[in-house]
Amino acid sequence: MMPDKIAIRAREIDNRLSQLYPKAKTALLFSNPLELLVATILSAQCTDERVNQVTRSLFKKYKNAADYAEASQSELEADIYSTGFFRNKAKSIKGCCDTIISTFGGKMPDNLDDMLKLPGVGRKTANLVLGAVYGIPGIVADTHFIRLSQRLGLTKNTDPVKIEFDVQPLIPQKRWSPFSLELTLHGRAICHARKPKCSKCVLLDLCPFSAKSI
DNA sequence: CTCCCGATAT
DNA sequence: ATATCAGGAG
Repeated sequence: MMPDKIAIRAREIDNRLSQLYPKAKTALLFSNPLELLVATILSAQCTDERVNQVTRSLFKKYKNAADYAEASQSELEADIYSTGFFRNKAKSIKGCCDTIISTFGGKMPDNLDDMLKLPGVGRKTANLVLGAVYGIPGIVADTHFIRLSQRLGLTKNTDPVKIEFDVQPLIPQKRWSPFSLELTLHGRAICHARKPKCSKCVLLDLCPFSAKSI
């Protein structure tokens, strides 16, 4: 398929999904940039619902970077236990807060390069936080985005960074963040990893994958 | 590539 | 029993 055809299809996909999920916003609950960073770290291989359940009490206990930095590793592990990967996540959160304090003077980094210096923060987490808090455009290549962009024929790559760069030229920069969330929401609601509901999908006629799965 | 890892759906 | 959930590091 010609690249320009893909771009036209990508725009149509964005148009339809933006109608289906109007004013889509992240389901993660937060009231400041640090809280969103923590919630996003916790969301790895875990549902947003469970993350919110954990952060509701977590954010009452830990108000700033120093609170996490000064907490013991084992106590923080216990506080986030049910999100899974609790040792890695506790270490990442504490490491982020250490770096925020020592390297960034207690302020949250507000650009991609600085955000990626935080331990446990990769491009997916960084782009999500930057987009939601600072309005900085970025493709959030999470597990849903990767699966749907592959099924929809927007990329043939499997590497998240390559997928990010494959999709960028297909969508206006202003739409990168909303488009990412649309694919994620559609992945949760319809285009499941295991048993996609192709018959209920508004993208049916645009999707190469649907032809094979019906 | 493997490992980290609990909760839930199938 | 097994796959999957807004991943990242070694």
